Amino acid sequence: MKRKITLKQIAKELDVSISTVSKALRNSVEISEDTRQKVQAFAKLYNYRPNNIALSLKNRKTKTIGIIIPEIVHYFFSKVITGIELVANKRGYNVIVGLSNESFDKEVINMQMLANGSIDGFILSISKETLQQQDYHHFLETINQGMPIVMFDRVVNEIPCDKVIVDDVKGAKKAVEKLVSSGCKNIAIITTKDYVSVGKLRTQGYLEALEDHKMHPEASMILKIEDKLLSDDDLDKLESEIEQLFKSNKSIDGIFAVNELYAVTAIKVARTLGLEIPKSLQVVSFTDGVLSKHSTPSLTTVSQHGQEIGEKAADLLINRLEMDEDNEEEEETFETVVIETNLIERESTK
Amino acid sequence: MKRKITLKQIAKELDVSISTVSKALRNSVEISEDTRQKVQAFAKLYNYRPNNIALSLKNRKTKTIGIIIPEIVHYFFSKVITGIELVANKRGYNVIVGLSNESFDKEVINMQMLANGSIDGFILSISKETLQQQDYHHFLETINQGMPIVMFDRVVNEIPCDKVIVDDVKGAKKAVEKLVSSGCKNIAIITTKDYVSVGKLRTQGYLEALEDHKMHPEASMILKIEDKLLSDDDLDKLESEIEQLFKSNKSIDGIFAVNELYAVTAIKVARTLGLEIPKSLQVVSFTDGVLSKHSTPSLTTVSQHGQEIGEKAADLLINRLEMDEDNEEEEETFETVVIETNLIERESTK
DNA sequence: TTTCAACACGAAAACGTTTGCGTTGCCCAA
DNA sequence: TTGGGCAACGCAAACGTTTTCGTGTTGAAA
Repeated sequence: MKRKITLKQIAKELDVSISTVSKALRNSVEISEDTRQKVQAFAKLYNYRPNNIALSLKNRKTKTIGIIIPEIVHYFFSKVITGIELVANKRGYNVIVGLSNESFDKEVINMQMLANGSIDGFILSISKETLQQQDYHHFLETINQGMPIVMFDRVVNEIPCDKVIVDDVKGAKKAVEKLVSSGCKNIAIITTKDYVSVGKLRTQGYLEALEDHKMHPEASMILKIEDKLLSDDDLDKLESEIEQLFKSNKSIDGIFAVNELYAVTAIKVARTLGLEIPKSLQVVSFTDGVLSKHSTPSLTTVSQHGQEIGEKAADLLINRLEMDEDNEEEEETFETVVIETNLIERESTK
Repeated sequence: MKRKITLKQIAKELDVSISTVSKALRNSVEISEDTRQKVQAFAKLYNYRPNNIALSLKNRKTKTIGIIIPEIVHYFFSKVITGIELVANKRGYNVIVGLSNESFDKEVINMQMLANGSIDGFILSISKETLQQQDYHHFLETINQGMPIVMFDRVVNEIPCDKVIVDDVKGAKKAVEKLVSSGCKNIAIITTKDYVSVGKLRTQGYLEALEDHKMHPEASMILKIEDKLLSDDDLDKLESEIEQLFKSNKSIDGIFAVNELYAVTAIKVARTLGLEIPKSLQVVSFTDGVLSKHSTPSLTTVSQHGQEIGEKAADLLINRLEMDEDNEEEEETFETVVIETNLIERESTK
């Protein structure tokens, strides 16, 4: 077992100084053609690669970006990571991930673990607990220490950073309008409690769409789910709440669900109640994930383009990291990029 | 914007030496109670945290582990990551991920990016292309450089490292036996080409189970899919191949699919051909993912316990990392841990 | 023969830590 | 008065790089 070789060892073997080796490898003109050849050959033979940690220390930048997301077993988030990793790698960066598990404490801990030099900047989506507590000091502190953050999907305005979001309101309107134009007269929504920013916005889009069409939203048609992490118990609860929704509103002929799981669960429940999809009930969901594509019937959904969001977020972050080098102190101005959603029509609507 | 504070700055402010500060913070007895208090107060005030990179360089260990997986938008792999991250964090490690995208080149590049000091060890699952080419030099080289690897799920025997796998043969047998005991007489398998190690093993389990029950496997009942990354075109191809399978074997009453997607696609195709699930066709799949749980009918599946695999892999790796410290040169002996699968019965079987 | 540039290379600092050891200053015993 | 010992602290090396600034040697011009 040969340990990784260092400049020092090469220098010793070849009886030159460390600096000579370093320069030779970087093709400095200071070094004679002869020694350059010799050093490079030797380095190649022993498969020399500069130690990343040493470089990070010297350059005061690690070329890695930290991702903090609530969970990873989740189509949208993993798509985003794919996008981040794609452009990060292309631009010479690595990606280190931390999971908050929707917990405030884990979010804070994770950020502290990474903010001590391990990374150059963050890309993150806020945990539900943090959104609920509205405690954002950890974000503000890391920004204050000169470490840029890019937020995506679940964002809050009061934090000075770049953001990448989808237009949830508009996307929800598209969904509801599809239902309207397909003949639905009584459209219900299955959404989350309001502290989840995207849930709130999608609810808002639902309401706006209804009003645009002179349809009056009724409180009883709005089902707000308290969704923590989905355990099996929660699933049962979800089903019974949805069943309640159908039973107390017999006239429902359209459902807008803010995520796939709510949609397939609604379909499942509806079927046990004798409703046919899409004949007597049409369904549109948010997030074009694996369930939408492959369940039966396949779901008409609003696609969020998670990968694109990730790519954009990474580009924004890296741009800012590499801009800082040049003009350190131009006044900072932050960008909020909106990724367009689009409706993908499948079998759950007419 | 205040940059992160360092020992040097604290030392300067307090007019002591760097070493005094360092020792004071670590509660060394060399330092008087007085200065200790003073330094610690100051450090707390300015929220001092030791720079991770500097520590990594000094200690020659980074306390981060590298994960290389084929893709992340994948229930099983993301479950594994969850498990890894869980125990890694608990034991003070970070996790940095690279995606090979099932490509040999990206796998190699990614490993090189990380093997230069950024991490202490790898946890990985081999890409399909690598399995196909059977070129494992990059694994052997990093192991030779003293960097331990733990492989999971897709492994090859010839590499000296710890491994965490499920018993694919046994799991497949469980699946097929369930079909047999539920009355299936003609069981087909939808699997991958043989170079995918887990596909091959599951096929083997299928064959063994049939033989155990004196049922004679026919070549026409074995559909081996060439599965690259799933694009929409591939999905069409998959459907038509499955349709072909049904049409040329009218007697099929049971399907064992080596992954969820094959299973739901088979069900979809079967339905268009007028088959009822589970009445006239029963289906069992591998991987207990989101499709199995939430599609209709829900799928009877063999659960792989991805999170457990991840947890075990992380424990193995960290154990080895921290063992190395003590007894550097005991002869190395590697472990292969088998995580038990279990069959989860749902609606797609009787 | 002297001088000076070009050439080829080495020394050392710096990035931020930790730690073994040397160095003070002081007190007390001999 | 001397010396020993202890308490409290600083120096410097080390981790592996890169880079600035010397420094020595050569050859050629004056």
